[in-house]
Amino acid sequence: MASHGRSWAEHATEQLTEAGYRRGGARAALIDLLDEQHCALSAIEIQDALRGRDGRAVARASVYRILEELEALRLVSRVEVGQGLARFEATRHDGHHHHMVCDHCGEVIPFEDAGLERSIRQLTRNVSFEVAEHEVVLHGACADCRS
Amino acid sequence: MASHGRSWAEHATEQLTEAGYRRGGARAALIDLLDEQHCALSAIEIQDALRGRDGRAVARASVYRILEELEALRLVSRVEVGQGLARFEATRHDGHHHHMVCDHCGEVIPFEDAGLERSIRQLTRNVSFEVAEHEVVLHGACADCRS
DNA sequence: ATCCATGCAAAGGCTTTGCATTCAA
DNA sequence: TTGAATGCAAAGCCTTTGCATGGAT
Repeated sequence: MASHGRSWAEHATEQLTEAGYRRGGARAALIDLLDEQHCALSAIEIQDALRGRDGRAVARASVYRILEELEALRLVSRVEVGQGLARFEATRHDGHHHHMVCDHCGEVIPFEDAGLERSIRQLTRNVSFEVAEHEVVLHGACADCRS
Repeated sequence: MASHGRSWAEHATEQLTEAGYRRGGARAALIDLLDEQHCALSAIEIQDALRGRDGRAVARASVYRILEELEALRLVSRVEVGQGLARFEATRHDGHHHHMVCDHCGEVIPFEDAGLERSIRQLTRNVSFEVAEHEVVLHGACADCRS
């Protein structure tokens, strides 16, 4: 997922430094993990992934605290797809996407659509509300479950 | 909110009967309450509203159970706007809308946009996913908080 | 040496579950 | 009379908070 020139992880680390945060092993590991993902993970999935990765066990509270910091800097986006838990993913300028949630198996599938973005951008200009972020969630049945 | 001919409440009650449910005071009160709303309420707001309304105290568990039944019959839509709680509203064909959430004061404001609906309807046809419902949430600052 | 970053455990808040009671059919 | 609808209380789960420890500067 790290691509051209500066990866999201590098960018995030830089932003954190500028914002006055010190370095930390847990945060660095979490950032690297998010940088490799192509879709949103829940806090628990993040904790499990980090434990399985390099044995770096990160406390649950730390996961939430770090995600909170990253979200405040707009480096991470919180995705609410229901199911009673929050998901998080790296905020990228390219590859901006939304999510489809299978109400049967719970799978979360990313998708992008230019027309949709256009509509949102346009309506955003006509509301007495300062829109900072938007989120679209499609509920239904995935290809596997509908058959 | 009850309008032309059959109100949502009447429709919902009928559907429940057809589905084999018996009548119940708590459910009837909850349905009447939802029928009067113009935007989504949380379970706790529903419970409080019912208590303040006609003294009809409905147990928290019953609120969730009834909402679950109504959602299963697609009579109620669950709205996830973050903040760690779910909101519910009557599913209506007219007046279909989405929500803007003020991240400062927490207010939830409904809005509708034909262009947006069109985009969603269209993209819905091009995915290998059976879309049953969609939800759009705009995050940002409301008119009061941005000033 | 300072003070943030992190871990651990306890507390919180929303939601669900189990069981007894009430009420519709 | 039978079984669903409801209330109450306890349990569950995700998330947040408090405090002590470890680590970066």
